[in-house]
Amino acid sequence: MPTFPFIEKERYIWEIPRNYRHDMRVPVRIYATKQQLDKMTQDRTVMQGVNVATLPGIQKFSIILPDGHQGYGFPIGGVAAVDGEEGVISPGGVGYDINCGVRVIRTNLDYNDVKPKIKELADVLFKNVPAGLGSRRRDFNVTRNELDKIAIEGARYIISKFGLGWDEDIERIEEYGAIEGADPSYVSDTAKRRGLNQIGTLGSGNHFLEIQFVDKIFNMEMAKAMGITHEGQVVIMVHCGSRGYGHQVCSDYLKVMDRAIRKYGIKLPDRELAYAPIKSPETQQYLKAFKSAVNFAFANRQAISHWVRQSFEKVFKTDADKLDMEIIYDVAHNIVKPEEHIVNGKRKLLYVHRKGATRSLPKGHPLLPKVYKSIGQPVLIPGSMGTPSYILIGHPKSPDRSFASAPHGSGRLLSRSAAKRMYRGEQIIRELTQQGVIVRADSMATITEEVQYAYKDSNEVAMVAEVAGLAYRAVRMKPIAVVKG
DNA sequence: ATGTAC
Repeated sequence: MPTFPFIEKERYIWEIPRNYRHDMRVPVRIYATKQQLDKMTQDRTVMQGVNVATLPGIQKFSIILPDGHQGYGFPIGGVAAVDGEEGVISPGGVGYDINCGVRVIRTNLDYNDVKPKIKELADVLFKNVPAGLGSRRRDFNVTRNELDKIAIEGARYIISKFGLGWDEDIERIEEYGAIEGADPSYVSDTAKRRGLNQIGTLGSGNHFLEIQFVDKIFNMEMAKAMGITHEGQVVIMVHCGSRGYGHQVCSDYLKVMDRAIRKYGIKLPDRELAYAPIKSPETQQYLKAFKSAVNFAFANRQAISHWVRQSFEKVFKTDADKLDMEIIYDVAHNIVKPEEHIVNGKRKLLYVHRKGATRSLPKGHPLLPKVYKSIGQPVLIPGSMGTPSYILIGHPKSPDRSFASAPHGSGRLLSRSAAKRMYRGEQIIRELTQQGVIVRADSMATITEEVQYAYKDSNEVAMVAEVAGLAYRAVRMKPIAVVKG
């Protein structure tokens, strides 16, 4: 393993200077405890951060967040902002699961209301929201035309055309449920075919649907702004992305980028880091297809929310609005988008890659919806499989420290294959049941791959985010029931 | 992450 010349700038803030390697354009900055940092040096995470620092047009530093681990080309838990004119876009800087993200829906139910019905609720949710690799909906397929509308109008179309949700949901979704500039004519037929019956499905891997209760409130003012009033309050967390549609878009355009690097004679430190200039036709086409997948994912989480509300209505024999089932927020974890940031005292248009990272806007930011203007943006961090999840709130220092970004999860500790070797699914489910967590899963293999011990401690990740000035801890939740793919 | 693969 290479050793890196880390400089400790402040508590939990480390830098590798730009002169570490001749091709770096900016330093690498890592927000982590010493222990988290050591782990990142033991695989390719830090080296991938160094590679990202070579991207043409990259601004300030290549960032790795405390949940950082190695990914395709870029680290997961990585942020890279590039100049909006002279920069480059890399599909690897977003990842295969375009707009993988998280949504939290609140309820006015208490732990004690839900506990007696938890098995029924888990069964109904497992039935109403298809989970697993290749999962499809039988009761809800869209036409090609509708799919293209979904690509352009995202969650808004799911509500306006199919009535799957409430009008006020839109305000509580990043990009108001649809990013501008999508053009599905740049999405392949294969991607579309794969997407036709996957709206409203959960998928596999680390994706999940959980019933959680609020286990700790760190900041009551922030909690109240989100409609969280007391410990024990029940919320629902949905973690999923753009399914086969987005996956196909990524693989299609990785091939396009491979050709582009030859065409433009680009030298890469790692082939997986393939990119093309923002102004190139290749990038412009990728962005139009990518945005279609972003909107597909917003639509997917919107549709799932509808079937979640319907499941609660069935079990509690009450309307979802009487249960106060409002969305708290919906955030993207894998995305690249234009944003204005201050660099060297000047306001600049940048494209910010967030790969396994959450936007983290501080209070007063113009992009915030009215409900969160005075508090800051909710940053949703999933735990899963028995471990706590968090809601953080954007910190005033985050624009300067991380282009307004915060962690997205706990970060892997063990590879999928290592976890499979070390654990057995039945044993994991038994342990969780003993802890009071009900599990409904499509596949035992996924349970072992996603075992809680395969992930870093989310408490440490959230703590670092707060101390390093990325996001404040507001609320912590623990699961009561987990639906897995 | 994903119909585990040019």
